[in-house]
Amino acid sequence: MKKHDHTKLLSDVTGQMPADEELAELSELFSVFGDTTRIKILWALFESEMCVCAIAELLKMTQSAISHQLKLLKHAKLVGCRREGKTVYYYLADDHVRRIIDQGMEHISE
Amino acid sequence: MKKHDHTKLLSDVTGQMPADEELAELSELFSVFGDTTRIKILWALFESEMCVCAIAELLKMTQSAISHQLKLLKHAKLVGCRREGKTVYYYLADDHVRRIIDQGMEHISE
DNA sequence: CCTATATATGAATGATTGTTCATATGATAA
DNA sequence: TTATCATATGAACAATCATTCATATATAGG
Repeated sequence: MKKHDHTKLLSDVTGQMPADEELAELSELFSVFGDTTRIKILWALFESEMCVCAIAELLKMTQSAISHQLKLLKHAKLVGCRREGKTVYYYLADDHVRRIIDQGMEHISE
Repeated sequence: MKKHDHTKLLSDVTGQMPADEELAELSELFSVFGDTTRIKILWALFESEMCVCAIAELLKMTQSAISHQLKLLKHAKLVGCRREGKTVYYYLADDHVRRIIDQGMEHISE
């Protein structure tokens, strides 16, 4: 008996797929959401902008750990920051963050 | 000079945060989207349900690798499957998958 | 029964990643 | 300047994870 064939299906699907580079960017973005610490940071920023040491205190984690994660979040353009004297305040970059997290919450609460 | 104080802010924010368990579930969900192979599989299933070997052929990866990833996707309830003789067809579980990926795409294309 | 095809799975491995620790930079006040 | 607070960063380590390989299960046909 012949092997399973799906050349027709494959050519259809291939045409619809974005470039590898774009898909890699997309999965990298979701990776940033894929960590409890970062999710907590984002959720905290829903309420208001916060300085690094406040976030560290809130999550009961070291300032260093938070700083490293904020760097990732900033690189992914999910947060922005502004300096005021010694302290640096971080805030949500835009509404996509809320919407993405909302959709995620909808999925797990079923 | 005194140390920076933010007890007021912290109590406000703490009240709004979901339970740790829920946030862990959420980050686990996004972790599943945080891999190029799995994103490609989901995107392929946008078009139509597909059997394991068709997906493997499409992504030019081994059947084993795809099968392992499908297991993760199924566990996260992002895909479902049905058996028809020897072949098993996988399909998107619901519309949240599309919406989450759409929001992600919107964010990176700016 | 035996063979072939399709899929699943456990163990091993190499790569990635989150946190810690030590330290560096930046900013303010005395 | 010196001291202190706030933040950033590089290196190291432990833990997690995606793929491969070998093998097991499942279904169909002869």
